[in-house]
Amino acid sequence: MSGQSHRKFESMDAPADAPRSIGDLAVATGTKAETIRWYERVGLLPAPARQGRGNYRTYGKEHLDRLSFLRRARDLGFNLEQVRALLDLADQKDQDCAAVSVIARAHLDAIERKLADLTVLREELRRVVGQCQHGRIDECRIIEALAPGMKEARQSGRRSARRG
Amino acid sequence: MSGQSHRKFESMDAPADAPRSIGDLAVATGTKAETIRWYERVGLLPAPARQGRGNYRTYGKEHLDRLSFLRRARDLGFNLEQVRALLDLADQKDQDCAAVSVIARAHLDAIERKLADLTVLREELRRVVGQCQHGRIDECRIIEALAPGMKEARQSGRRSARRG
DNA sequence: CTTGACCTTGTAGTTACTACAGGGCGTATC
DNA sequence: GATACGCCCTGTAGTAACTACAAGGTCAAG
Ligand SMILES: [Zn+2]
Ligand SMILES: [Zn+2]
Ligand SMILES: [Zn+2]
Ligand SMILES: [Zn+2]
Repeated sequence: MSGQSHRKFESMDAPADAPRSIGDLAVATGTKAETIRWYERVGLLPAPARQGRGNYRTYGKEHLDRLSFLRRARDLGFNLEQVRALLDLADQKDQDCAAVSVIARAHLDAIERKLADLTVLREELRRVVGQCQHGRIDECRIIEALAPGMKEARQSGRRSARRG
Repeated sequence: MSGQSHRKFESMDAPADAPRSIGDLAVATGTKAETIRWYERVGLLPAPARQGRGNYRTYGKEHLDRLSFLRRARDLGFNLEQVRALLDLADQKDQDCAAVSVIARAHLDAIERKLADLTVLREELRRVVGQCQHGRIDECRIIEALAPGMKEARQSGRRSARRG
């Protein structure tokens, strides 16, 4: 599973929570080393010890767990502000989980709004794309649909929202 | 419709293609003045004449048309690289519109992929959110779902794509 | 001793804008 | 005339979440 040969923190019995290099952690979590360092810089991962002669970062199981949590939350589309809040909450084990639920539901709502927006957009685009008859550009319905009033305004004054 | 009183390029008969200030163009297209200047800087809008004493930009109908086209394309989700290509194509009136169609279809495909991804995400999030029983955080199913292996690995090794 | 994989730091680039800061111009009002 | 107000100008920096170098240090193997 993990690297052999000349990897730094390779212990022979490999107790699964043995110290890891940043490269090991990267492989284990599917995260680039640069991203892991960046998470550290912005305070999402605690700075690990530096043990080797070469000032290398040395990670333990707590880092692996925290980074795995972070990445899974990112995969679910939570932004880093939300992830930060979730990580903080996950540490307060005896608190009520209401705040967790609030964050997750807010994110779900946002996704549903985005889905609704995209669905509208898809229909509009399908209509536009479907009208192209593949002729000259000055007769192309796609271009016409984008140029309201360049020949004649064909559509009523609709106006979509764009990020807001 | 447009400004009265002390607006700069206000003509009394207002022939609809009269020169406009950047503010007029902003109102007419629902674009902030800063954004219009930025489109100029990155070459999406031609630099207009500067006629007034105050070095102010003076726009004509061609700018209004081009900016309207641009904004409508943006509202449909085309990115600026695509908009740039579409604007270039729209000027070549006697060419075949195949390239236009290619761009539009590629964008539609991208939207459909995004929709598919988001739909999967929504289902996953709904499942996660729906399992929270509102108790203590160390029993919360949302936190558990985010922390694979922190107690026990519950899910099989799936891995989503994220921007790629 | 050299090679090569790995690590370190720091900086700049990506997308499509948005938000100032600091100042000029033109009209209206006191 | 002085002041206020609204619009315009340039230029810089910030946003989200990384990614891509550049320039160099360390370590084990051949
Ligand atoms: Zn992932
Ligand atoms: Zn066509
Ligand atoms: Zn719009
Ligand atoms: Zn819960």
